[in-house]
Amino acid sequence: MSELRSIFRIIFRELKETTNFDSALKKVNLKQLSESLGLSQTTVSRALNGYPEVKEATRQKVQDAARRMNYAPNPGARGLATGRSMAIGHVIPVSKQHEMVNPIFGDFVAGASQTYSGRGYDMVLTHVDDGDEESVYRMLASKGRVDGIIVHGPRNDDARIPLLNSLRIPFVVHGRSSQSDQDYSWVDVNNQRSFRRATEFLLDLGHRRIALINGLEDMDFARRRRAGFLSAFEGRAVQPDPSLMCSAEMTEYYGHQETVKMLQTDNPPTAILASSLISGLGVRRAIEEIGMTVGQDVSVIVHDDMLSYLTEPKEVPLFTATRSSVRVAGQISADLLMKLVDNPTCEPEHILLEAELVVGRSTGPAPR
Amino acid sequence: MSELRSIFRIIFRELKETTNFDSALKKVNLKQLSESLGLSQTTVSRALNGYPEVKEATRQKVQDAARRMNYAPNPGARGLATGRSMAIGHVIPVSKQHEMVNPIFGDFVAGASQTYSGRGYDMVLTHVDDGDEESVYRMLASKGRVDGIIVHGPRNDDARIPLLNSLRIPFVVHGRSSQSDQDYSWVDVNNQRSFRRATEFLLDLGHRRIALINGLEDMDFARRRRAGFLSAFEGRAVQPDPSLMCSAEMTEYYGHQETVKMLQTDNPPTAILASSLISGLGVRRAIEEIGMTVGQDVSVIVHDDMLSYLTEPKEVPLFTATRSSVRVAGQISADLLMKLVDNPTCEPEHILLEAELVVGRSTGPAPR
DNA sequence: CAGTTTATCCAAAGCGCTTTGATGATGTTA
DNA sequence: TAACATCATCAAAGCGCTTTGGATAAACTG
Repeated sequence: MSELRSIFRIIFRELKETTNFDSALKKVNLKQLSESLGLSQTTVSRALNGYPEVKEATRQKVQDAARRMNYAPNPGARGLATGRSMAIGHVIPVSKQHEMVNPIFGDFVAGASQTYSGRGYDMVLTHVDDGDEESVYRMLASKGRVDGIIVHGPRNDDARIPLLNSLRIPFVVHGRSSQSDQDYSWVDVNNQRSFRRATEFLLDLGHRRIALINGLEDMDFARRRRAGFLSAFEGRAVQPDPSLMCSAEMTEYYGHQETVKMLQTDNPPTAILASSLISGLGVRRAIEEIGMTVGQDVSVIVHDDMLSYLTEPKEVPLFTATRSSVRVAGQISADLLMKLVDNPTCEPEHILLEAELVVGRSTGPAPR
Repeated sequence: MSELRSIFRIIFRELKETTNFDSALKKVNLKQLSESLGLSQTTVSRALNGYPEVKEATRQKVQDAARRMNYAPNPGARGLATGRSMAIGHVIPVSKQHEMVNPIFGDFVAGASQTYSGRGYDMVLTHVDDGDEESVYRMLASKGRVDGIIVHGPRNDDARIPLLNSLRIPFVVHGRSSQSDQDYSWVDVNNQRSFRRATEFLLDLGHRRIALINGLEDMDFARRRRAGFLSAFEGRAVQPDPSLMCSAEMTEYYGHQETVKMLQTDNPPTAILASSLISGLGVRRAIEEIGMTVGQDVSVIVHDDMLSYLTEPKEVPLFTATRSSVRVAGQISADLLMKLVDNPTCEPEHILLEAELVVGRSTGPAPR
């Protein structure tokens, strides 16, 4: 009896699979599709790709059949024929020393992805160790895998830029590489200005001992932030204290560690500028651990990339912050790259996004 | 004089570019390479792909020339000829309602990427809105774009699983989909057991009012965690309080919000279990804000995915945590998928990773 | 009605690679 | 020396698509 039932089950399952087989699995190619329609491959291809030289009625018939038979062109073959792969490469460097994955990355990519999917592009992701970058870029650029590249995490005088320029493949850098003598397209936040403004804001509140807990300064953005920080002091003719400037990985833990160090000195800072919301969380923890109050005893400003899982309430955020959505940056970078891909002769373009200075509850007048 | 110098500069630059042109830009295909060697395409292809029927001396010559002339096979063409794309698709769902990018994602992908690059595979990333999943998967599966797929963020009874099964394409799910009647390969953390253990640990410490600040429970992992949580109570014949269980997005902000709510009631929890380190940070903030001490007045356990930018010190971590590296999970998932791709007939495999319970400073005996 | 467009459709070439089935060249055996 | 493996190489077919350069029929012109 139970045997019978299990036999039924098997039959049922097979039935189901057969059904699925017809409706979903069966993969047709252009040739089969066109034969089934009694048309040539040419006509079918044109009908599907919106060319004008095919009768509207025919186009309808073709499109219906394509949907019904589950036709989807093979991207490889199409790429071969058109010379375009309809894919964009994102290459993110993974440094062996501190093997941290940039938290920025997820949101940036989500933004870019949105642009791509609207245009029918795919995203090809490659992580690459510091050393073997060249080969990876070559591989990608080898006309065929991708039509364009987005460069993540540029460092000072980054070797990838001349390389990509010489490979003649469209690319957009997210961020900038300081002293590169070559021109290239980039999308960046105005790190210098936003940190200058943030610092000025603190100076205006009467703070003089302001600390900078920066990201690692072999990254370009970190340098610029420091430059902005320093230029604010210079503008006010105030001397910054070098012992209040450090650069560490932007983790909660290091933010905490550096803050503790600084607050335990004889002459602690009254304000701290942190290069990320994450390290800012560590800064706050350290302050509170010591029994001080954020925004009262110590003011804190962070840079907020608006990572989606670190949302701040709209009305009165916890942190006063220089704010700029990295997700939007991803979208914009992708848009720019698409433009370059469509029109490879056009000149490199530079997009400088301004960060807002959003005042939250973590800043107040300097204690006296 | 300065004019002369600038002319020299221009000449020099052009020279440099010309050199680059030869060494980097010039893209050769198999035909050109083989002609320059006086060999047939067949032989060259075989030499490069390690086939035995070519003389070792010839192979050397070919390999040298390939390197020198900067030859790299066109992946599209190769894919056409071999029927394999040497690419793996990662599809991550983006829900329109709460458009949060899963922070897990960056690290998971970094782990997987490591596996791929060792095997010569690329990673094709697609973000897809909840609705149009089917078409995206079909597109990808359309033999050609990718050889296999990794499914992220499975929900309860996820429709993607029967779909992919019927498409007959190898895939691995990161996580599980509860009541799916189909078999499929997955890699998951033993969420149930780890949350059961964590809860038992708290019960052992004398806690009775234990809160669970879970992730959104349309995600499978969140359900399992709750099940583990409840089973620990059941095992000890203790009644859990439903008002102490909530499920929210796993952000710092929501962790804080929920904790504040709970601590302000008449009968607050003495311990809190948080589904992520990020929401755990919010939990801690709330506790300290109220003037209580973590690990003393309120114990906290979090689940720690070991995200690289949320590292905890090795010796005595801040948080007692159920710990399991999502990066390693990425690597393992990719390994499994590679195996399935190489051998499509093999049965679905299930890998259940155990999380360690690491004791840190955030837990202590229940206050009395 | 011949001549010329115009509207539809098609055959075949070609994108760059792998792979099958042959072809010489070389060495081995009877 | 004929017969036969063995080794190293090659020509050509084919993967699935786009696109060029017709071809055919219908419509329009004068």
